[in-house]
Amino acid sequence: MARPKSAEKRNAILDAAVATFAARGVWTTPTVAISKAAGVAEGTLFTYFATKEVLINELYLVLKRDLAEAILSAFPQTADARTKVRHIWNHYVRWGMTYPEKFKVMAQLSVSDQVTEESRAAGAALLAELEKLFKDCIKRKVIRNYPVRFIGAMLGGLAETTMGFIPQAGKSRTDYCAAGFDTFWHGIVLPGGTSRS
Amino acid sequence: MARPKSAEKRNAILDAAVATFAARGVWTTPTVAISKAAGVAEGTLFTYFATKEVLINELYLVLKRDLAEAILSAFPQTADARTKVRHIWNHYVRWGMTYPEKFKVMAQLSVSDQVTEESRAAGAALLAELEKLFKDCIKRKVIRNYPVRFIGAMLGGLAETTMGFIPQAGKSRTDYCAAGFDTFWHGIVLPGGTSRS
Amino acid sequence: MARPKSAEKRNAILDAAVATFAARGVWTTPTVAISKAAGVAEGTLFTYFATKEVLINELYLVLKRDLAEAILSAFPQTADARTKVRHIWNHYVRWGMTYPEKFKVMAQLSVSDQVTEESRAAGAALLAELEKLFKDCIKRKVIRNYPVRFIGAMLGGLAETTMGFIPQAGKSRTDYCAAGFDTFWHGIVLPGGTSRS
Amino acid sequence: MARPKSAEKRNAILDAAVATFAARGVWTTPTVAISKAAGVAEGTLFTYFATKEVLINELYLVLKRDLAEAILSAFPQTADARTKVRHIWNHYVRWGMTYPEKFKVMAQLSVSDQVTEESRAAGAALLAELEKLFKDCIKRKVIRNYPVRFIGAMLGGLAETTMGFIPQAGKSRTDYCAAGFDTFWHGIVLPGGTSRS
DNA sequence: CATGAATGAGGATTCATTCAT
DNA sequence: GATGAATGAATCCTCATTCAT
Repeated sequence: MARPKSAEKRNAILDAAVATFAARGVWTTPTVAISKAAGVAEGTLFTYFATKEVLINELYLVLKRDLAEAILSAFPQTADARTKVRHIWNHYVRWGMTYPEKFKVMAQLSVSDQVTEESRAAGAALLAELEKLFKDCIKRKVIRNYPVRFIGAMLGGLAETTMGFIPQAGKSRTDYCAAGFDTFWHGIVLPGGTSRS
Repeated sequence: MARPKSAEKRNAILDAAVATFAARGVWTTPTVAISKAAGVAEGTLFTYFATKEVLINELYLVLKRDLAEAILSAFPQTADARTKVRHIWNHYVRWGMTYPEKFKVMAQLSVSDQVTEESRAAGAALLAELEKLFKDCIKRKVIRNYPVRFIGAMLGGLAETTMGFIPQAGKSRTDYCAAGFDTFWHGIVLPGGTSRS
Repeated sequence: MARPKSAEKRNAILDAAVATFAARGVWTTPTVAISKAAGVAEGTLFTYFATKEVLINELYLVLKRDLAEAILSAFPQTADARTKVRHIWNHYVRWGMTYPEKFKVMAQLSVSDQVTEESRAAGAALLAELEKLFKDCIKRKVIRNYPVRFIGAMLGGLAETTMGFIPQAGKSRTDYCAAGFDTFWHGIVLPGGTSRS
Repeated sequence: MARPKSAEKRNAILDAAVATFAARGVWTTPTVAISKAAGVAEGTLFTYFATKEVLINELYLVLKRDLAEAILSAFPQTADARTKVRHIWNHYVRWGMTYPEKFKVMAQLSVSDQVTEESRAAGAALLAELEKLFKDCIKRKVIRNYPVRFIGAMLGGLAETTMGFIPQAGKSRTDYCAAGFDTFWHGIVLPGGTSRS
């Protein structure tokens, strides 16, 4: 089968896309900048991704998958609810801080019209585990009874806000990660529930 | 000759920019689409805004100003803290629902590299009033002692998440506006404060 | 109305298209070669012709019109049938010999898939006069009763064949123009008709 | 190693070239479309034909050979002149109607700059037999004394015009094949010759 | 020899901006 | 100042050809 398409090269392109998109903005980065950063020829990019739009959608999913993995890995299945949610939160924030470029690109892609509904749905599906967690919490009256997708979105929104502040944390000595989580947790927890603050 | 004659034309361009940016995406909209939508000639746009980047930054500020006005108008100066914050929240969400195009464009501009730090700072300044409110709440031990800018950002993040859900509210019968606010308020309020839930 | 679109520039582009198409082939000529030859900027070509395909179709019509004019100008309305047909023939051949580039380009466009049926129909309409002539000849029993469009096409085909030989005429001393016409005329004339050979 | 192994594969490529060229136009068909249609790999095409240009020239010759074979097969060596010419004519037209794709491709190749003089000369040589026939006719005063190559070209031109009309024959009930031949024959025959109309 | 991934020059078209009218 | 034609760099993508497997 001649030279098989190399996953390595495909990843190089995706990685390069993250780097260049973060540096120059998703919409102002030409495909040639990506291929150059990936160390492949201009045309090679198109043997792996038919169009720039396809690349963008695939990248969106790759990032979502990366994030989902980060959040759900080492998940403390047996811990109490608050610990579980805190685990999610911590890994979310840590992911954003560890990969600020991925985080920045995700933010741009999230509001982009180029990311199709299909891609968004596929991305959301990756966080089904998270929604299961909230569903369970609701059933056990630990947190308020809101649609789990809404709760997940609020967690995401707050976490992203939080990540935006952490780089400047030095100035104010605030532990933004903890503050953000507390806000979220107090926001959704039911008074008299099993969890401590 | 800082400002050319027709403020009317200038506004037409800004309005057209909102409409076309919302419809086609900020980065995929050519200037000619804006000028056409505004009913002016291609070149005219550039007598009001030296470059596309200038237009984008001005638009960002115009939207921020619009939002600030919406939030702070009819502000209940004498009400209790919770009522005041709720007023902010309600008007924020209402603004987003009333002008979904403005909201969408704001979301894209917020993550854009084209919007300068200067513009962002100027935009933030418009919400100084809001920060004053939170500062006062903190002093009076109504809410937790977090940096006021962080609190404001969390409000913004949650409100935006909320707005994203309202259009689908029909399905779940959830009052997302109330749910979002409650989450925020419980998140920041100090137990034993003056405010009721 | 600012700078109005100049017919002069439009013609320069069409002329340049003929020259470059003839020199390099219709399909192997990049648009930039045309614009350069026309002395206009790359983009200017596209303000006059939306796409290369449009340019090609317009060029086809311009050439057809040019040919029709050449053929029908100074048409001897009162002459006998043979003289009239000979006039057509002579001017057809002369056109091809005077503008070998136009002739060559026409030949390529005629077999091209890019020239739409619409363009072809419009081109054919220009030669309606010619068909009227043949119709009249038929009615007056001067020539054989074939569909006039077929007769016209045969004239065209033979004339083109003839033009292809004229450049080499020096070698054989043959008067190809006369030989071609005689072949055509003997081919269609009815024996015993009014016309001499 | 002038010729690679599989003549079968070589033919598959040539056949595929005819089909795709006819469908999409010689100049707008990429080589990959041909190889795909031929059921071979992209690169394989280039082991049989060094470049696209070579393929085109070889194809030109193959088609000419095919046509020559069609015309000259079953040639009535002992018949009278008119019958012989009619045989040529009939088989020419029949070939074009039987293989419209080949016909269409030939038409495009004939006006192409990519087909070299060498190829054209080689193609013309295949019709030497035809020219011998005309030479003989001239010697025997059956037809007019024009250069035989010119006569052959006129036959070709008229036959091609004729083929263009046959598909629409239904409408006019004209027997274009006969009409075309008659025009040609009357065009070249000498009055008082041995042949009947 | 067959395969199809890799290459990168080239091509049609777009678009922010300038400038003649 | 308003207009919109003119500009040409920049962009996405194609495609003939090469070459590793």
